Amino acid sequence: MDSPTIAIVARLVGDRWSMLVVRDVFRGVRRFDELQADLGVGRAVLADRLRRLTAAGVLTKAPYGERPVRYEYRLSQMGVELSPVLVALMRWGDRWLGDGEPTAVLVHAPCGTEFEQVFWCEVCETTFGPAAIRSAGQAARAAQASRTTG
Amino acid sequence: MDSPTIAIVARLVGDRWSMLVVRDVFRGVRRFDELQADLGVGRAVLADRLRRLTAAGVLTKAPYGERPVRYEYRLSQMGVELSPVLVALMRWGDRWLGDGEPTAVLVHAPCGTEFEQVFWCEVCETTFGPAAIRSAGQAARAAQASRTTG
DNA sequence: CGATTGGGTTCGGAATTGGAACCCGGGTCG
DNA sequence: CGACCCGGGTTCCAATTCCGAACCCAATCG
Repeated sequence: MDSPTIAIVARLVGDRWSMLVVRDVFRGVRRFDELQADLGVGRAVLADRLRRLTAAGVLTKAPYGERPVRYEYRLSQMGVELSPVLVALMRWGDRWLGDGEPTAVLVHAPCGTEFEQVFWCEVCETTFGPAAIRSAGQAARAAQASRTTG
Repeated sequence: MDSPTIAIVARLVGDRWSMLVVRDVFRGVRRFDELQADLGVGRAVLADRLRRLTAAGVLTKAPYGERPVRYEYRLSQMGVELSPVLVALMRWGDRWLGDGEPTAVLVHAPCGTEFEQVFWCEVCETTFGPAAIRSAGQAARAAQASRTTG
């Protein structure tokens, strides 16, 4: 095993709800009840996920309102940087499992147009897709030839 | 939930193992026992995940060997296109949960250099990060609030 | 005062997980 | 020809985790 990292990730977001919670917060759904209603998850599970994601540093719990102090959840920097994962997941889902309408329309803030998610090679100054990826470790290995079904 | 898409995705990848299985296959670990040893997952669970991923069309089961017909799992086109998700997940994990050494070094096949995963705006002809993302819905969120709940 | 809202906790049953053992069709060794 | 491995699973069980429903609490509204 190269590193436990992705396994930790799997532990963190590898359950039915964590990713959805993060996505919702990303979309602006920040309050417990909103989340609960939107996701349809049990309150106990939601509370647990929020706790875990907060403890892990993905979310932050911020008070809002005065007298009855209420809390809302926001993405930390760490959480914001999960967005490539979310975007990739949404795109993939829309492409392969979609019912036609996309899950969410995301745009480039400055200009308001939809954007793409790509791999970018600085040396070649070009964008490219999954097909042009190679694992550096695999390089020597003759194969790589039949990474796809072929 | 705006569309069932992401929920299906969550079902598919929202568990501890599916993603890891896909990652391993992506890395070239294709055989049942290899996967089992590498992941440390229970055989029953692994068998189930492979079955599900295959049924979902992410993996394909290909025979290899002659006399004792054995099978190996490969990524279908659909599976290959999950790579942005995997890459994003690895990058994020390496950055935020990493123990220093990256999970895997991925390079741009034609030139062999490491690449980045970015968002690309065709209009602006620029790459950008998570901070510049906006949900198209967010701006008009109040207006569409009733639509999304209904 | 009683109802309502936000934000949870508790509880018991259902589903998943993980580990170990077992099965099965082919080899291969001796 | 029998004993023993190997890949690729399945079965069984205990332990964990999940989930829905019900309950709790503090504050605010009417």
